[in-house]
Amino acid sequence: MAGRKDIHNSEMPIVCQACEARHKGVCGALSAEQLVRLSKHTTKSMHGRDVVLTEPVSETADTYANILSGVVKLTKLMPDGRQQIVGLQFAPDLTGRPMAANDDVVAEAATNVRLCSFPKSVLEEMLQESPDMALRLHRQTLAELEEARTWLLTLGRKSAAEKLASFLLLIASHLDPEHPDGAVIEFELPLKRSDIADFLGLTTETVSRQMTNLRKRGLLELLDRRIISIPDLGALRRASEHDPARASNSL
Amino acid sequence: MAGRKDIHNSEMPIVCQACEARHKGVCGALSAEQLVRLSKHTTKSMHGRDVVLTEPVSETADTYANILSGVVKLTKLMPDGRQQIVGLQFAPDLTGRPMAANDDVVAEAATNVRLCSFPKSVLEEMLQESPDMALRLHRQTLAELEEARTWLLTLGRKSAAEKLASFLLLIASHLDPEHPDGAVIEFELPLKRSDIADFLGLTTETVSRQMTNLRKRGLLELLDRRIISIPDLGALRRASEHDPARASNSL
DNA sequence: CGTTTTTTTGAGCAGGATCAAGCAGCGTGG
DNA sequence: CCACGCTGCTTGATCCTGCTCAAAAAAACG
Repeated sequence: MAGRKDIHNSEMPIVCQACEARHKGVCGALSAEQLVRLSKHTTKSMHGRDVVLTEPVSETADTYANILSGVVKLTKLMPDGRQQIVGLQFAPDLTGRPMAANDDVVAEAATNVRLCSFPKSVLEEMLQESPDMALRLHRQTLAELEEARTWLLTLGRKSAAEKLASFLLLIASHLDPEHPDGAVIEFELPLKRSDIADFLGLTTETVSRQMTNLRKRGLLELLDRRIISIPDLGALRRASEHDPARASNSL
Repeated sequence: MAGRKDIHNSEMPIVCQACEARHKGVCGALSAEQLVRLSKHTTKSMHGRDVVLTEPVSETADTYANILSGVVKLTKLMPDGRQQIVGLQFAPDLTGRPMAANDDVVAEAATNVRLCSFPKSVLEEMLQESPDMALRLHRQTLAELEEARTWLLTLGRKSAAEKLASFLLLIASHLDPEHPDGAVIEFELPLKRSDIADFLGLTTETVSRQMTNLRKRGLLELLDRRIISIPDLGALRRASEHDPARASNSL
């Protein structure tokens, strides 16, 4: 039994055995042989909060990376210092944009982040071989596009309170995708207030005020500054697209 | 000579011969044989302003389509009627999102639009055969993602005047991609004021006011309500990321 | 503990929304 | 041909949400 197991395991690189990216991530499309080949060039790494993971344009670091744990924020910034977070990435997303032309976006660790990185060239080679992997990549890109567009609606048309509610729903849905609307959900915010502000197109002051606003309306509880509990996801969802202030005739 | 030409043309479907999508669009990846096969199921159509081209989710219309001319707007809307344009598509973009899961976006003709449509199944079959076509599609998706993220910065962090300047730049760059910064550029706006407002997260009144604002600052001229002339694209670009009101120390 | 960073709270201001007219272009029908 | 209604655009007056500026409280860190 042990023997058989050894043989089985020998087909799969040790580094990949417990990796989430092998199931839901892009690596899931690879054969055992391909995984071995890829793993030869693989390095795992850990990065602290606010570490820059990829520079814009230049792409000096010639690597892609799977996110093993933690949250990565993608930010754009203007010459005068204003900045906007344009996307968040969670495990097991792939960071580094294969085939992207010029994405002037900076990727930073929002929390502590563990990465599994490998050279561009190796991954691109595998993409040639495996249409399935290319498809997974395309799907991730489409999912990111869909999220970005949802966020356009949020930034363009929602009030501050609705924005914050939308943000909390986004985080909750990523940290616990299958969570039922009914049950209480509790989690740690992966972003600090100023990051949330940069994500919502607000100031930290407004984020703080709206946080107490939602708390007073009974939509959430603050156990710690960072740890929140949401008693009713459905109610929060309603709050994310309905502003009591401008509550007109819409039922 | 005529004979030779006939043979040559017979390799390529007549409907495709003058089509822009064959060069810059996804069809450019197809062989003559594939073009013939695709063209068998192809129908060209014309749609007037504000016609809905695709319903959300349902995707009842089981077709994709290349845009031959005109501008298509992609809008999201909220239960209470607020709406946001989350993307614009120009020739020779492909509309209909192959492989997209659930994109609750409505595609409407912003101007008169000419389409070249074909059944989903045929295109998806071709995608299997032609990795090059799949790659082109992926690149279009990445380009749309990049645009969406640029727009997140615009919606989240720019003033009304900067937003309008950004919009005009976007239109100009799509209608005349290679236009030099120095030369005067003149074009017809493909969107009416209320559409521009929905694209910028503003009201029509504010769009109108900012239009006169930019005009008074000499950044544009209004020949007709719809036809504008921009004397200096560079100046407009500067105005798109620098607000004179909050002009601080940033040189 | 002192120092720095993060978060909250308060007072006043302003950019853009809202509400309300007025105007210009345009197709329709008398 | 012009009165009429319709839609799209502009302009004005007023209001309110979220920003700015300022300061203090609460954590985080060495």
